[in-house]
Amino acid sequence: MSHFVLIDGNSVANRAFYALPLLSTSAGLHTNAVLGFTTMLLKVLEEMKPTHIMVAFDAGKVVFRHSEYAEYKGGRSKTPPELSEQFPLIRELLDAFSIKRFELEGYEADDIIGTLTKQADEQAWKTTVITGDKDMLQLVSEHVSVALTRKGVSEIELYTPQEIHEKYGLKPLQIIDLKGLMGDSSDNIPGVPGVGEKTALKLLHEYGSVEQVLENIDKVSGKKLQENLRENVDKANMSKALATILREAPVELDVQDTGFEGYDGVPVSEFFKKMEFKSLLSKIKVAQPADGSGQADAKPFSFEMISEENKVAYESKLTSPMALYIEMDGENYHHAPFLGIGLAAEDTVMFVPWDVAKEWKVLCEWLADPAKEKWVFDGKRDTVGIAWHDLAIKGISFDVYLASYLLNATESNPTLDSIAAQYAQTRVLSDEEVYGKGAKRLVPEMDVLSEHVAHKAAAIWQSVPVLREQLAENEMEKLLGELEAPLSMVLALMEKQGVKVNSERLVQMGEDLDKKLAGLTDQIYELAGGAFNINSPKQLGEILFDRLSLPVLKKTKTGPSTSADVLEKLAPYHPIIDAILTFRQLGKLRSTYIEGLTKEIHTKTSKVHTLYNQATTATGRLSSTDPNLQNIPIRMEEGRKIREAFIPSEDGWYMLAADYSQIELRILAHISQDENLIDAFQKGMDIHTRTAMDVFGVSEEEVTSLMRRQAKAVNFGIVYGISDYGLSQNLNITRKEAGDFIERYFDVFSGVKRWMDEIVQQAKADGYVTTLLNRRRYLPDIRSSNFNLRSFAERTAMNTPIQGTAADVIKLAMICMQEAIEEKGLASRMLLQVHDELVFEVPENELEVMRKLVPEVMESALSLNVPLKADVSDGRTWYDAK
DNA sequence: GTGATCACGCAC
DNA sequence: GGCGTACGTGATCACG
Repeated sequence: MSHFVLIDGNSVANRAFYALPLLSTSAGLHTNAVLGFTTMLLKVLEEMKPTHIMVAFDAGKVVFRHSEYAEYKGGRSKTPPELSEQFPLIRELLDAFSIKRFELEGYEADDIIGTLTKQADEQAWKTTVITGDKDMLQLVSEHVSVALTRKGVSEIELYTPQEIHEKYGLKPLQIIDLKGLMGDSSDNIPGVPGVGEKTALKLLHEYGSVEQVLENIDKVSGKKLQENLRENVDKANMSKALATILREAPVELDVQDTGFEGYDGVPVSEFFKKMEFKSLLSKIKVAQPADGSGQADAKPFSFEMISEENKVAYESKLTSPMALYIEMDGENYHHAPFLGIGLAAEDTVMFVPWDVAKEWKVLCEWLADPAKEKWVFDGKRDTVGIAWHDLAIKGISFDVYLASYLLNATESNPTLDSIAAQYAQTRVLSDEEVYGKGAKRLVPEMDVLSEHVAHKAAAIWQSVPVLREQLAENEMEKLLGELEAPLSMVLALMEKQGVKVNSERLVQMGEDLDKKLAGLTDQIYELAGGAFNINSPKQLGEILFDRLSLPVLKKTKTGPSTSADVLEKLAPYHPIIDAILTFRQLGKLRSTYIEGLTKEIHTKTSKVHTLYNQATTATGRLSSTDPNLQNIPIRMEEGRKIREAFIPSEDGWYMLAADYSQIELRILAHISQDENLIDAFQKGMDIHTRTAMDVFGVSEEEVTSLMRRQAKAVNFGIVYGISDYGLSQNLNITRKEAGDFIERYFDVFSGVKRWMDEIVQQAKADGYVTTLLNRRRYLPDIRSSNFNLRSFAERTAMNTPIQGTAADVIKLAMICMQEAIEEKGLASRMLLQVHDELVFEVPENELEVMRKLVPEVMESALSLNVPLKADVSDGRTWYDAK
């Protein structure tokens, strides 16, 4: 039987481009859209076994719809050059596969496909359209299916009339009416204001078409909705016209000419070599039979449901390695109830409900056996979660969560459904699809739940080999195996251990704050001449700028700014300002740190158990949530007092804190090789004073405190990727003055300047930058023609190697530190990491050892050409460890 | 009521 | 038009 496949070339290329990191060949040729397109194509050839295939592209500038609606496509940003340059490569790809491609001056790919499917339909050909554009669903008919690419391009979702009916309750042609009512911002189709998908579907279920809806406006429920429809009759009609795909384009192509009988492996592998698609090369068969005889279709998904009764029969299936996924009800694994366990290997997929799992001795022993290799998604979550059930997991040998983060750190917090879509054949539903979200979240019935979890385990199993291959290509195996993976187990211990909080102390501080805030509130109302919500920037703005007529110094999108830096400048004008600043400061302490922290104290342990996120930041730093223990106040004394509430969990113990001194500037000295900066650190000088001496050309004694403060700001700016504007804001000086400072800095530290220029050039060539340990960050905007986007990417190119390497270093130190504690049999425990600081709780008899050991380990974590320095201190509370 | 977004402020 | 990386809170607004 014949099967005609039509591919919407522009749509698929676009999807691929935005879904994949901006890969490039060693020659600097961008290839991510080509790679995505190829992956999709191979999948289609294998799964659909087309006898006829064709790819349609947009052509020419004048799209016939323009004459009807001038703004059509106005909302679309111009195709980035990084993508445009890949279209010729995609054409080359299709030629290598001997696949026909087609374009028609003045017409979009949609219209060509619309016309061809009509022809195919008339001849009753089985036809499938591949696209990322939902509009195309209108082409679906008895003979024509539409396959939509999902998140990325590796997954496709097939729509027949049945599926459209199930999903929308509509006939395929009504998709046009749907768009007519709800519009489509990506195509700049306006639709009717206030009508989204929900409303549009409701109206269509009732009336059937845009025309019918408009004829029956009076019967429509909802006053506002009626009004919107009445006022936008023209818009609705025009939107419908815009969404309608032309099916009568002057296409001169005989479907019979698109015959496909498999591809020749030789030109294809030539092309792959040119593109440096190493992992795809192995998949190419030299002769590919078109009918797919002998090659069975992918097996339908199935899994075993384990119960009390049948579990014994599956004991032998607990093999090594095996994929493991623990399903929990909720994000916070310190509290989340367990629902069940999914397990998968080559020919087994199982789901074990938690009630069964926890009583299944053989499974629990398998989990705790370090010799049984487990492949997981977020092993820290599994490890900590199961520890709360007094069980253990050992032998985690691959974590797809961490691997996926390393491959693309910009897509923060990878989810298993997106990993599966990128690296596996099994489709995994997002948790939101299964559970619903927000208030409507609900644990589904067992049949839905078990299948979902089974899919997760299967997807982990399938992803591991692909991820391993890609890590190897990027030379990141060590970064994962020797840094991130071991670190995740150290973090697991720290999170489970938790930090003891003195809640009485917090309550007492809260009461003090309440009193002070009440007094300030009265004072502010008095000065303002009436009560208002001081916490509302809007209301505050009205008081300050309308009623009190203070000058507006800065504006936000929504009105005059009331931020602290503005208020400080307004302070001389009116006594209310100081009161507001104090109110803000104390209010922040009360809401975020007293109340916020108190909410997070675990009832069983009286401790806070934070969640360290190891896959969130673009630079490689950790982040901390629930509570965030990485932004506890320290700069202002009132806030710093919060730290008094963080205490050791054992009587008589101490808190010990150690922080790296100037780690980022030391790293800059190392990677830039700037002689002056290296000299400063080797002599052990105060770096800001030294900077002031060099920039202002004075001796050490002549450096005033203002000079040092300014030099310090310049150093910060250097680390963050400097701009004259940013520095001027920070120092409250003019842009010109800031520019002069920077120029003088670069005169003295010319090695830094050289490195900054080089790293930007390198980023432009590669499309990414790396840290010392080969962590990678892609910078898709580095060659953008938009000045802002490009400047931002350039600053990022300068900042990420510095900040990211600092993150690498402290992560190494943490692993070494935990090893040292275990090796020496110390009772001390690592509790917190705050980017350049580690906090421990230490029994009195280990104080001396730890005071020496911690800085030693931190300073020797990585050897640079300047020394690393760590300062240590201790006390009864975190506050006292200063 | 719920959810998303904004302004603001805290840390390194 | 703008210095890097995070997260949490309260206000506000759109939505149902």
